[in-house]
Amino acid sequence: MSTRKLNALNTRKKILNAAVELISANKFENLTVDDITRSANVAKGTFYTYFKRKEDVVFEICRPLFAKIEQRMQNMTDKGILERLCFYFESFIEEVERYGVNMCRTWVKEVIDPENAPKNFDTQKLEYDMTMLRNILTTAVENNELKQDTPVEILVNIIISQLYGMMICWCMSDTKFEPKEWTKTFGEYQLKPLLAPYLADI
Amino acid sequence: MSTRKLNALNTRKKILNAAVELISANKFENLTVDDITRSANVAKGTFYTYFKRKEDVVFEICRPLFAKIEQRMQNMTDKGILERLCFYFESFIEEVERYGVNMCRTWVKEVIDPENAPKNFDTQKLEYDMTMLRNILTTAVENNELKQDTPVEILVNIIISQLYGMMICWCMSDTKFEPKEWTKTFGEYQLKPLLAPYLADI
Amino acid sequence: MSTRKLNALNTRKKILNAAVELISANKFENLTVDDITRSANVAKGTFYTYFKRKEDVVFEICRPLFAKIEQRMQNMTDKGILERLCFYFESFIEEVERYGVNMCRTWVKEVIDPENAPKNFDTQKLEYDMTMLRNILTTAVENNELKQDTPVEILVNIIISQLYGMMICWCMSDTKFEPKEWTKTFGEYQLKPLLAPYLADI
Amino acid sequence: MSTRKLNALNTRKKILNAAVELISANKFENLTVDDITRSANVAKGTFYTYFKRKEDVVFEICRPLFAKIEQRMQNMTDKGILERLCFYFESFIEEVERYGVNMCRTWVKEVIDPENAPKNFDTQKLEYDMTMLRNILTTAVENNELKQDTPVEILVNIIISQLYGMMICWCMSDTKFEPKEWTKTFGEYQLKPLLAPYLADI
DNA sequence: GATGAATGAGGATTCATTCAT
DNA sequence: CATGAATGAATCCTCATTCAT
Repeated sequence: MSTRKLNALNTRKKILNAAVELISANKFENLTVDDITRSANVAKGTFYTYFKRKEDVVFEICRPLFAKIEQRMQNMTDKGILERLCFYFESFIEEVERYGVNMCRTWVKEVIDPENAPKNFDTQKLEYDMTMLRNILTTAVENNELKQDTPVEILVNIIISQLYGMMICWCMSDTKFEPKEWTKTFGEYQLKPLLAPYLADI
Repeated sequence: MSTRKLNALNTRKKILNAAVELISANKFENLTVDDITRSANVAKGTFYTYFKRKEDVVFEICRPLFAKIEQRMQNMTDKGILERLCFYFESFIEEVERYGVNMCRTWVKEVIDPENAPKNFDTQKLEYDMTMLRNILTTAVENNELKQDTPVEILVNIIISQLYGMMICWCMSDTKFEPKEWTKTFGEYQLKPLLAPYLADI
Repeated sequence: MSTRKLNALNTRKKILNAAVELISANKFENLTVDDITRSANVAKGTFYTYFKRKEDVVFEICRPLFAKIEQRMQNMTDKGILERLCFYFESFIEEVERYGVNMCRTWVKEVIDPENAPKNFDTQKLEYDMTMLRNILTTAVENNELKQDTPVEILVNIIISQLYGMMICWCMSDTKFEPKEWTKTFGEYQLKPLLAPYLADI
Repeated sequence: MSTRKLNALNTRKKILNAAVELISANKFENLTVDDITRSANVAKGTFYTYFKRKEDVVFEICRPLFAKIEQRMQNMTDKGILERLCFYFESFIEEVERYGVNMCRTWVKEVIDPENAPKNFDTQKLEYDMTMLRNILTTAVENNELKQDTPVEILVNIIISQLYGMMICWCMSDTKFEPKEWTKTFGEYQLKPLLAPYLADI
């Protein structure tokens, strides 16, 4: 890779890092491009060399984070359905917590804005996550881990809203609600009884 | 009540109604005080006779809505715990849906902003809702509807994040995710297995 | 006087007192009619029963204060010119200090604004004060206390700018510059040498 | 210096010039940022590229003006104390008059506002000017131009309030009180008798 | 690619003042 | 006289984005 290309990549990373730092630290409502570039030690205009709109930076920060979850799921093909779902849940929460509650808030704010939709694919995150869950469950049905009459769509709905619900509860409280603690009980109290009727008898 | 007082009340209502209409109709990000007052047919300054900050209007719209749920719960004391929880869930969703998805988005945006916290009590909504749920469950334990070893706190967490999760899924999709439809299956598929282990034997 | 008239006078006084208190306490830039009426426990509109413009209140507060100086001078006709001038100076400063430095600041701000001129006579305060000083000196010349060739106009200028200058220095510092302390040395160090050449030989 | 930097400097100057012009011309109370930028032919936001707050522009206008006085004093080291003080006084008044009475009013308004204090050093102008005067007098004492027992602090107070007093008298009258005329007599009638007792015998 | 000066739309909020009750 | 709801002008300042260098 050329030096120029490498420099460019580095500049991009500096901006992204600065944004992460600022958002994590404290800025929720009023993070400006100026804040970011000043903190990244680059000129204001440089931001627009790498990002079309100010908002995109949040998605760029979160993209690799979500990609990691998918990757991790690859290594779980040999595990049981319950374990796989728990792992998905835990991975998700772990990644969401990585950058702190303010990043989560910022992301939520972007993601619920329908105006953002046409401009970037992340607003289809919900659908994407649902598809992922659906795949896990469908595969389990096909493998006869779950019964043929498993109400996949309904279970997807339940699990996905549980997942997103925890994020919101976290955003709304940031002290009372500890997602990490939460997930520990999820499998036992929520997932097990939910799937119990559909687990194939062995 | 004097005519003046009545007029004042009416003006306030006009502003609130205009805001509801505008938010419901389309405005998510960029609803301005100007829009509201123009639509309400009052002077711009009049807005500030009734509301301290632009943001307060959302909370004022939602306050009676949330109050209604509490009221409704009073009439359910003779019903079983499962029924009561379902009813709470349905009431909640029904009220949230009343003003449409954009109101829900606006509310979420306010409620996740920690800066809003000190200024109004609605940001403790989460805690308030959890307390309500906790009461319902605790009463059931005391009534021996639920076993003594029911993990109340965990169930509260599960149910509350389910509730809020549905709101977010709705905000993120507004076509795919129909909360009303959703709630119909909630009792059967989610709540029943969740509580099953703790229902007292009769 | 009728009860009504008395009540009215009382209301007026309440407003004036509230304004004095607020200005003295802290408000310099942003004292509003609302602040005043709320503090005076009357309705906002009541303010305008007694004062045409918000600004007038400062002048109304200061008017009696300045009137007192004139009155006091009446009792000094038997004193020598140096003593009379010192007394004038001291009275002036004493009154100016009565309501504190913020009142002084407020008054200065009004008084240097030429837009205020046509609306009220206090902006001719400078001319009025100069006339007063001129009278004191002219009388002294007529009495042969001062020589016939005393440059009255020049002395008036010197003394009046000294007087106003101290007010400004006070406004600009409010800790370093203590007008009261100041006046003690005024007679000895400033006034005596200034008049010395013109004092009639006896 | 790069063309860009030069352009920027020019833009700043355009804004400053426009402000001077508008203030000098007529605006006292209601000069807006809009007025300034429109008159300077730049966008409104450009103002804030160069000045943090609207108020700062007055101080920026006056800064070089006050700096000049200090510079000029350097060339007076060989003159006598009376002459030096007269020169200081005249320079001061000359600079103050340069931009007209409305600039002086605007400056006074800023300078007496204690809220402005923390934000910029000009509000310590009084102290700064007093230090300057004190230096002039102290040097004279050290040079044996003035007697050892000269009450320096008192003289500083007298002279500085004279100086500022003239500014206020000017602001309050703008026709009656001509600072320039005034200063001509200052040395003869005010300063000479004031210092006379302390001039060292030669 | 990087810069940073210039843009200007955009929106919240304040408050003196009026006037019908 | 007292009230206080209604007014709406008045203005500040922010900030994402562009573009010439």
